[in-house]
Amino acid sequence: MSVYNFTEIEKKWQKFWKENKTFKADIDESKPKYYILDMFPYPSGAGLHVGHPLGYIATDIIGRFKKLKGYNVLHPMGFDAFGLPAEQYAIQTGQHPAVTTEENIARYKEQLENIGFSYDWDKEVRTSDPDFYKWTQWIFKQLYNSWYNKSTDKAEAIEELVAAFEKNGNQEIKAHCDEDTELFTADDWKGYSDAQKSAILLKYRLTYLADTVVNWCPALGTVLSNDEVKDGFSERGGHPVERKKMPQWNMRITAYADRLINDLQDVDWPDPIKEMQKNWIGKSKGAEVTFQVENTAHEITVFTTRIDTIYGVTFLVLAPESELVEQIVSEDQKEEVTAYATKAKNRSERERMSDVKTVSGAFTGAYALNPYNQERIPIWIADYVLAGYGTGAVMAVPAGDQRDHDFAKHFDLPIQPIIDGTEVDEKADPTKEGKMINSGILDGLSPMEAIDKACDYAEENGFGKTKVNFKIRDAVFGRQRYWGEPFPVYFKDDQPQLLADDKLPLELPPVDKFLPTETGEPPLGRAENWHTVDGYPYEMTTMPGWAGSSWYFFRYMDPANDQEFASKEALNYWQDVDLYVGGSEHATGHLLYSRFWTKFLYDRGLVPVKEYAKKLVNQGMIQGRSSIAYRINGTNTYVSKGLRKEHDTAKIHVDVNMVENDVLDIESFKNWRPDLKDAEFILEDGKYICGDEVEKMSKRLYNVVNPDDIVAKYGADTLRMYEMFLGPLEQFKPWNTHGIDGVYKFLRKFWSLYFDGNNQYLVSEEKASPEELKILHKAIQKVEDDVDRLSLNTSVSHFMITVNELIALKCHKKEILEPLAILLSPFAPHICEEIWQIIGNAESISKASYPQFEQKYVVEASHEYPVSINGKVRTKLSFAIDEDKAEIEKQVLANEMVQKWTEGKTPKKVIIVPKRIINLVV
RNA sequence: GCGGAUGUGGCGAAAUUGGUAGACGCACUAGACUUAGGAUCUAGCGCCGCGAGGCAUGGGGGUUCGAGUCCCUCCAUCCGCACCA
Repeated sequence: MSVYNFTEIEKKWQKFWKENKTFKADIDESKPKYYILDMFPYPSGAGLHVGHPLGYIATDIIGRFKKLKGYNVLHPMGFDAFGLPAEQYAIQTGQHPAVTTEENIARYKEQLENIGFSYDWDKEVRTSDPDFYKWTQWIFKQLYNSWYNKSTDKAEAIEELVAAFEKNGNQEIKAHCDEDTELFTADDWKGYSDAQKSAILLKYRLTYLADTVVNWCPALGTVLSNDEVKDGFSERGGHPVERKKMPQWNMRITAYADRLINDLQDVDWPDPIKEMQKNWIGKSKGAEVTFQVENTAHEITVFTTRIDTIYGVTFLVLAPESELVEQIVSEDQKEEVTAYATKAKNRSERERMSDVKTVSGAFTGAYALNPYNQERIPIWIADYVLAGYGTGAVMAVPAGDQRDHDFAKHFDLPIQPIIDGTEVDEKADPTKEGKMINSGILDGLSPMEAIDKACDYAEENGFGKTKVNFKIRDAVFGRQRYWGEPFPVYFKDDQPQLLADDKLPLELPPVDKFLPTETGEPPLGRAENWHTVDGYPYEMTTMPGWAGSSWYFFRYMDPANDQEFASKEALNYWQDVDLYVGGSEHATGHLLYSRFWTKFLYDRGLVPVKEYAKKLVNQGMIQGRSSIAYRINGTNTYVSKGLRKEHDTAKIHVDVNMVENDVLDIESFKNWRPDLKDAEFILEDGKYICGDEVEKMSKRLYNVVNPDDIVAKYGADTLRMYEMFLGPLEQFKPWNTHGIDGVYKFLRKFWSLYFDGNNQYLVSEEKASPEELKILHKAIQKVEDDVDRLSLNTSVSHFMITVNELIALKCHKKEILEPLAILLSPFAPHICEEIWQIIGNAESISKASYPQFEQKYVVEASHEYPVSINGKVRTKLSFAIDEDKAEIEKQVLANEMVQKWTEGKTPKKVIIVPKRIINLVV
């Protein structure tokens, strides 16, 4: 076996690529562009694990392929460097997050370089770099200075709105703005104070301050996500958490709801992602109906998609946090209602959502009148109604909605059947089938007809209207944290003011601690000079993690530019991402926000595209495969997997690096921790066999596999090919090193086509045989096809088949092996570069041109058709390529074999599926 | 509860439009070569059965000459979530 010294080869070529800037991607109008992008990583302290490079390797292969095919490829990498873990670490250690982030990035880069990616590192971006976040702040300013004009259906400059106000007030303006915006005339506007004007404009701006309900933890002095709240207490520390309204920066993403749905048809994204985004935006057509509260001036407006069921309403339900509750509650119910509301307010939305089994609520003692029939219906509060959705009030129809039904059953409220022939005592009937009964003016109609009639009736009588409702809410954009982009905002007379462009970037100030202040202000409240020169206070919250990631793909086009976020020239050349690879967990987060920002930038003429990524592929996560040892309870004795059933054991995670093929290295285990020094073992067949569990790859579970170790042992080319060989890119799969030998063996075999056991060059100039050419061209065709479909695992398999076939033929001919090296180079670039050079080529293989396959070597002169008799395939027959069905049928029936199988009977039916099969039914 | 996905040998998997299920690789078995290697080569390898043959793509049903693939239904696992009226 020949010597394939991967370490030496890989070092050499990585150095070559770096020094020669082989993958520099600059504007080149003579070539078509191809922009391929990975979701950039958050540089965590744990370093890169083998799961991270999966998508990166796939994009690297595609990128190198495109380069061979003559495209100008932009394949950049950067870091999503703001985030909570660095801040938590800073809180614990006092180390500035910038320092730890810097160290982590250095480590990530080193690890990435080991794998031989074709990145243009000159294009690197980091969201936490002031040169980068200067532009995040700048885009924030543009959002602030924009409003959404519904008449033109796009974002426009706020100055235009002000001009319109001065001319005509806001009467004629159709804008996406706060619901409570009042009408005013031009004269009104001119009479307002600056602060009043400022407050009104805030209701129109695409980013604005609004009171938002958050999970506030007074003890930690911070806002928690739903995740971090368990039963009304913080997950860390167990401190009480309350739902509290705080002024927060929001993004008016709702203005774009329709366009975000509609434009999905223009992008080649996976259907599940499109589906998730559509559901998240949640457009629904329905009606708003206003109920009068009995004996008061109060009204309750509800939104419903099933206005046809209006006569089945037997109670109304308000969200417990609704302001109306206090105003309508009767004296004798006050205590109960307040107690319930307090309890409900302190549950996170997530908890309220998952807890469907417990029916809870309280009667307010008040009644409303159904505007259709003046029926008196009780008003309840319940935590299954959310304040943030729709109007925060629901009309309950137990006959038509299961949740309302459960509620009615539990509190013994009436259930009024409204569709003929349905049985609603036990279960609601949510279908829209049948004829309406007990429904006044709607009787006898189908539900669909009833919806129209009920809407018309409500509109005529002024107590309701049709309405399109969206589930999506404006996105909260502020965080009470340190390690994020500061807002370019200060406050004058309590009204936000923007910092001038020449003051950007507004850099994060030093602070003594990364915790909130004693008075509950965010960490930036600790900064000494966190005021403008005039003494006005700066905004103290920072932007969320998704701020930088919402536009970073444009920055890669021109990352060093300090005049613009990217030059017009670069934006026009690179346009958009041709292929974006990343996890589906970002479906309703990053992937939606970045579409929103792109549309905004497009509206304001700042980018030339409406969508930033033509095609998206979701790579599956590589999970960890944890190794488990079984400790017998109460002892320090560990029992092998096969024998564990005989004992009462506890599962202990052991470091996967001490385990090979499930066999535990007992010595390393004993030295792992002091308490294991005296561990005893019950073995099977003299070995300790570990169990395994598929879990997230994480430091905590000791199942992290570092790609560096794999590279050291097998080489980067093997790692790259093995990660692809592991299975389809989109699939979730556990990391398992078991099969890597097969890929390693393949690369050694590949090497042995070119060199003998003493590394003597074997390749000859001899002319290739048709058989050899066929093998090569089949491989070119197959690999090209697979790469197009991103089915990289099957192309690796095909390389293996190809090499095996060439070895069987003892083929060492340049005519075959040179194109083969080009073909393989995107997958295993180092080994192919080396071969390419030894074959006698001066430049990098990335400058080679991609071999074309020739049809004549691949396609057969005739097709072989399997012939089946009564569904069972019995034989194969060859026919000419020219497929005349009648001709084929004649030939089939005349065939000796067929006659034998059908025992001479004439088939009742002959089915010919072109290119597939001929089926006879006897 | 809602939304999304997945389910094929001992294992990772393949099967591109419905057409001979299990390519390729791992593991395993047997053999060859061997101044023993975690090397290389050759053969075997879904399950049951001596065999002919039968059974097999999570379970059940359906469409079809023909289903891993399409439809219905149930089960299991994973991911996301803002109970979406």
